[in-house]
Amino acid sequence: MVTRTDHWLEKLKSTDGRVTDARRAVVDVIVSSPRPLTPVEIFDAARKKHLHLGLVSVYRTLEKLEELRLIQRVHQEQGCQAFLRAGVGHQHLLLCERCGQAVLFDGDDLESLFSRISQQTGFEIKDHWLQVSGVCAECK
Amino acid sequence: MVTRTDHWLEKLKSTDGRVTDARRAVVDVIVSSPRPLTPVEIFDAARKKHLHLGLVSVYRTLEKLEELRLIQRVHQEQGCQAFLRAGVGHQHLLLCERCGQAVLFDGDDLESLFSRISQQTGFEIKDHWLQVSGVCAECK
DNA sequence: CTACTATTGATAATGTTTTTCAATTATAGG
DNA sequence: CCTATAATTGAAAAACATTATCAATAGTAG
Ligand SMILES: [Mn+2]
Ligand SMILES: [Mn+2]
Ligand SMILES: [Zn+2]
Ligand SMILES: [Zn+2]
Repeated sequence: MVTRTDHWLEKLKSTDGRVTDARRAVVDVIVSSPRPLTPVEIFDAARKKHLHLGLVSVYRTLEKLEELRLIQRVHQEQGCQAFLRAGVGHQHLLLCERCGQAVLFDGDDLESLFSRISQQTGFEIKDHWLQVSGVCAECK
Repeated sequence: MVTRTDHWLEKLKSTDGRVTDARRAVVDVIVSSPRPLTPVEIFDAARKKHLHLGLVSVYRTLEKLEELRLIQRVHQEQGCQAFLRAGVGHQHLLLCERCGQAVLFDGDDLESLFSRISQQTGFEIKDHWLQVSGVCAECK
């Protein structure tokens, strides 16, 4: 059975990267987390799998994974240094305010909003960024 | 003529705060900036008005102004430590990718999107966050 | 003018991310 | 399997960003 961890490591390998214990541990932690994690959180969790992992390697792996678009940075009030697996295609993030659980959704249609803003401001709209928060079914 | 700077300083005063040269300088810089600024950028600009301003006072003033909801933190790819005057009521941000100019717009209607997401995920939607970027009329 | 207390800036402390570097290790090719 | 090569590692130091401490200063009410 090919896990998502394996898939990510393959992606790394196919871009001149190597598969190491440090990376395996970091990827494993991110892949199996239902919520965004900070570098230190990832470090603490991954150290249980790879004892003398360095925090530097977490940062370096995050950088690689972000380049490969396998993870995304999550912006929150308390700070913006948390990372989460990336969605496929065009998706946005829905976060539970209580437990932090993240869900990716798609199918937003903002075109009419954008064309109106474009007319009013003279801007040519290139990109957008939407994040929704609330309380998940379990936390309600 | 009552400037926006004066208005902000009055707000500060009315919540047990004092009007000082340091604050006047910081507020002036933010109020007259068309784009989000980082603490250090604010520091550099404000120092021209108040020579021996300390960077600490910039941080402290930012904290106060954020509490009073006169400014908002702006999240961007390159980092999330930039601040901008806050909008009135429910508004969202439109940023120019070239010059950084910020425009606040309102009148987004995301209710139907939210009710659909809510049904699909079981979440109770509480809040959302939308930011749009593009190229402004001058930069086109 | 005075008393009171919020605010200041210098300094130190803390926290986060990046750089440097020599040692180690994954991997391709023989 | 062995070897050469270059990517990766972790320790340590450096760089950067933010926050806490504290004695001196200055805004404000009265
Ligand atoms: Mn979208
Ligand atoms: Mn809205
Ligand atoms: Zn929850
Ligand atoms: Zn522009």
